[in-house]
Amino acid sequence: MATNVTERTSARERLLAAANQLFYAEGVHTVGIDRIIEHAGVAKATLYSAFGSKDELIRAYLRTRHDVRRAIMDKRLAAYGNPRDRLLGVFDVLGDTFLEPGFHGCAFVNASAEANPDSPILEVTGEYRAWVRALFVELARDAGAAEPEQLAGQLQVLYDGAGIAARMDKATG
Amino acid sequence: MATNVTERTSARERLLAAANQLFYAEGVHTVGIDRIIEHAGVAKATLYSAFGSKDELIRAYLRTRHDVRRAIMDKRLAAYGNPRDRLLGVFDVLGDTFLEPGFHGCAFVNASAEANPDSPILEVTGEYRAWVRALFVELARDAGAAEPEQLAGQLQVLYDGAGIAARMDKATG
DNA sequence: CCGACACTAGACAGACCGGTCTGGTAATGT
DNA sequence: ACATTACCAGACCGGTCTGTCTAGTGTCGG
Repeated sequence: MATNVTERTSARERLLAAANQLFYAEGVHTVGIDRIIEHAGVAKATLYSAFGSKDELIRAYLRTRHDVRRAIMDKRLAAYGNPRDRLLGVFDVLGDTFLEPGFHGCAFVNASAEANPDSPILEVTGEYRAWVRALFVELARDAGAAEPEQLAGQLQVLYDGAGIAARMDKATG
Repeated sequence: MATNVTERTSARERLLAAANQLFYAEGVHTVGIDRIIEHAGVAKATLYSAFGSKDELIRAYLRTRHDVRRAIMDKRLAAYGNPRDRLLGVFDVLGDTFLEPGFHGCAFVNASAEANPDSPILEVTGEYRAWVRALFVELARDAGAAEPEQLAGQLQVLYDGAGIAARMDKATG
């Protein structure tokens, strides 16, 4: 098939892009399906054949965001020369994301605040948190911390708190 | 009128109690008006004559919660003997609230995550954050901190981060 | 007794929700 | 030439949302 070098973005990708934009900016509960498909220029049936339900679209949106953040973090951290700088560098990366235009807090904190206690969305937010935690543990261990698990927990508190402050106080922290 | 010593709770109070319970546990956006009035045992018209709109009910719910937290904090902090213990005591009080049954994170963080960017709800959540900030500044100053404003900002990051971790990780931090 | 008031019960309106379904179009592989 | 696939446009469904309105009840002070 003569797929161009730059293949036209598929409906699925456009849907994910629209979800990433609207869900993140206004909340997964506030934004309706109609807004998403209108923004993506996609038929409603296409959305439901691709994702099955709104909840699954939300999960896919969060997973995509998770993947992007992980890729950015890995790439940026690789530039640091020693383990200690790499550990502290997490907060450099975090601080830079606060400065991005349209920053609206941690997507996973926001989504979990909107979700019902038994929502399948919490599974994805939990995976993100587990990744952050594991990242801190690994970096703390590499940096020679006496108790990496404990330090990781403390760093995650700083990580979360900085995100909340950045969203609610609009300060750079 | 022979109001008993224990006056029967007014419709307004029952509505606020129901709002406090349902909004906090499940989110202000998820819980509908019908659930509130059913739980309060109150007619819908009474709610709208007392509060005017759902947004105003949400604001009243948050203001009530703010008042309660402020009262608890003031009372508990008064028990500490010196300024430094009083400053650190904020986190003792915070930690105790995490252990209360039905704890579901900071109501103001949650509500602001659900709100539209121009929602009148953000006004009330902002007032709460300003109070927390002012409390930390005052206590830091009394404790003789070199830069009370800066320290207060750092302590608020810990305050927020601990709340997020307590909700999302169900850990006592 | 009477008017004012606070309240209850519930129908109702109008908008919007997530989700399904039909019908049509264009490109594909065989 | 044909079937398949992927997609779009939009009507449609049942349900839920906030908010209004009507009608009736009980309780109070004067």
